[in-house]
Amino acid sequence: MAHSHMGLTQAEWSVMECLWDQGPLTGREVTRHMEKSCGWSRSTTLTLLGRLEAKGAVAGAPEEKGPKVFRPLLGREDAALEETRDFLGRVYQGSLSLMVSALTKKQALSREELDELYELLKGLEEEHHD
Amino acid sequence: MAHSHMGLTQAEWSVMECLWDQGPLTGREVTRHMEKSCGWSRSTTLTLLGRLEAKGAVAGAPEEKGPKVFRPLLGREDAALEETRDFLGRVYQGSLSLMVSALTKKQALSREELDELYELLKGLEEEHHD
DNA sequence: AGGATTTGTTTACAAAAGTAAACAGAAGGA
DNA sequence: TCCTTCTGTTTACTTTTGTAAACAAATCCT
Repeated sequence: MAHSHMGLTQAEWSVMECLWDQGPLTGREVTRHMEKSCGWSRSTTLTLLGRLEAKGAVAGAPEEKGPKVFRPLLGREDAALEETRDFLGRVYQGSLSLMVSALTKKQALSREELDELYELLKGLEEEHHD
Repeated sequence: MAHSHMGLTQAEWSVMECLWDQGPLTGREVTRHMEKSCGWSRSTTLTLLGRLEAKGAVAGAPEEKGPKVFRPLLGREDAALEETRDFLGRVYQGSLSLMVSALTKKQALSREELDELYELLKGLEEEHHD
């Protein structure tokens, strides 16, 4: 895929977030959403959409008769993965287990969160040995 | 503790990293290290140290007879924790298991990494039910 | 058609971050 | 002591991010 490695800024994440879970939207719809959720002005939202378009993270194409519709080109998973790699590398020498053990050491995980994770892992282990 | 919530920038992380694992260092030593590892000029390093001092993330105190010595005030663990909260919130709605499942879905974790994590979790579960 | 509304693009500007030169004071050596 | 070398502080300049006003083109109502 072409759009590897385009770090999204926080503000850009918000916009992507919106596009990711509300599907393709017109500028006005994104604007309305951002206004609600972040108090942004129309201009701000449109600027961000522009920057994302420039990066190739979203595509804005006009429909036949009607305003431009924006849709994400970069998938949430890909974006998340990239961000995650970056984060793990910077903060935990790239090691997920190091991260988890640091969190538990700091009691920064609830019992539920831990159990959930445990179940998840257990599932994966089984799946592996079948 | 006093120094909650001071987001470190990437460049600042590099400097902290150096101080965290090389213990207290003089400006010159940090400079030399940064020069090696990142190609920074003396000025750059010193500027960063200054900013970190301003934030209260490091303390620079002159020894009796001799140059200033810088030591971290903010602990690596605290910094990591904060960064982690921020990251998880932004990218995975705050959910660690969501992160892990996303990673596995993308096969972004090696068998070893997974096993290691599983063992870790298993240990924690047992510890809990004793 | 003519004015009001909506849409899309350009331009602007402040704050944060990255990078470093300049300069001033302390220290060492000849 | 005078000059050179450090050390520490100020100042500066660029890019990136956040935020938005201005302006221009398209559209819609009456």
